[in-house]
Amino acid sequence: MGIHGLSKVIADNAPAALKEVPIKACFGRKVAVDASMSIYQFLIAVRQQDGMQLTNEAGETTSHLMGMLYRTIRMFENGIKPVYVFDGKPPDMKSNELKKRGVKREGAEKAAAAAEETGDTENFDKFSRRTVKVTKEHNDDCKKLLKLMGVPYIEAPCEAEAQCAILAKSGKVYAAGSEDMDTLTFGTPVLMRHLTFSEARKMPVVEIELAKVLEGLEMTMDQFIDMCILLGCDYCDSIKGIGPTRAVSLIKEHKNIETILEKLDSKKYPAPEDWPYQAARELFRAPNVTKAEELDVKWEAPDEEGVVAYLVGEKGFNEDRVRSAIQKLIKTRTGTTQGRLGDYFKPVEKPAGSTSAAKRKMDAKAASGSAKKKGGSFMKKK
DNA sequence: CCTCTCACTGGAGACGCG
DNA sequence: CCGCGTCC
DNA sequence: ACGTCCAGTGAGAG
Repeated sequence: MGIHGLSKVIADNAPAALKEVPIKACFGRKVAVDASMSIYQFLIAVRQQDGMQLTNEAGETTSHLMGMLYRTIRMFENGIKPVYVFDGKPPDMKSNELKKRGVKREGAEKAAAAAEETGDTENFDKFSRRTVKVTKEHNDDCKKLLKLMGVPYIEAPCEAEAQCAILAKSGKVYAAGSEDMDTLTFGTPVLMRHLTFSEARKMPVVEIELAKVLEGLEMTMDQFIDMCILLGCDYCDSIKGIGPTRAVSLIKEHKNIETILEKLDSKKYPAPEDWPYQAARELFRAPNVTKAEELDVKWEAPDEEGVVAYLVGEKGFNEDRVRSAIQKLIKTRTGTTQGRLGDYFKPVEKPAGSTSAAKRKMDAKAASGSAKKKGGSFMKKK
């Protein structure tokens, strides 16, 4: 669930931290991506008309492999080298949150089963998407595919987002590529959003720079973490009646949650009972991660025959499609390491030249520029 | 009237053809 | 440049 | 053996 409302807080209070980056300027960048989150999205989205996932003849789901294969290749075509990070064991503090989600999913499972029985495809589709769960098999399938593709992956001991942040902090990758704002709370210096579908949807990549977030909010990192806890994180409740506006001003005035609890009118804004905000804070400050020095992150040549044997032989993919996909990977991969290594740390944003690609980018940018900037409204979710 | 919170909802991938 | 069906 | 996250809506409190 990330940090509740953080993206709006940043947009309102630290706009300078946000930068729209043409996808071209991302060429050569290495990025850490939360694998489980990607798989989850594929399992939800990659379906056929009847709401069923794609499967091979044996009935094994293939939606996640399809998504992983093509999205990864698309990133490579743009010169972006992903390293996938898999979740480990969730922290104990998350168990309350997880229990809530489990109960919800059970309800959805029942509703989906009922809809299936009565032949209500619309409702079956709707509810079955809410029953999606990434299993060990899904993860293992994707690890096998990535290995064959020559794309590195890491198994995090705990939260993938925290591991992504460490990789970026250490310089092993340029940024964490995620939609999940708590990657910033875990301390990634740069967060890249809308990375995966920027080309397909003409949505610009947005970079969020942590240093500028802190500058704009006039907070230290510790104050920022406390603010995130007040906004609402996965690890503990927040104070009822304190939303984005009050969270920002309370931290600015009192600097930390301890002082806020002293000064705040506890009749009006009672803190949750047995509120483990200090433990949550500790999870953000010092998360359980593997040290970056111990990790080996290398992109290798894809094993075309291996990929074909797996996807075509075992999973029923179309051979021509798989081979041409791998060819794209091989072509862009060698192109990347040969020519472009030089400009890989310069994020320069420039007006762009005269290529058709550049022109398309500018059009997309202009369109999105007029459609957005609408900062007044209030948005809420659950 | 304005500001804010909360609850509920829907939609979400990538490709290629016409 | 789209809308929409197909991928497995 | 878990797991989203945004954006739009409306109701209600202060």
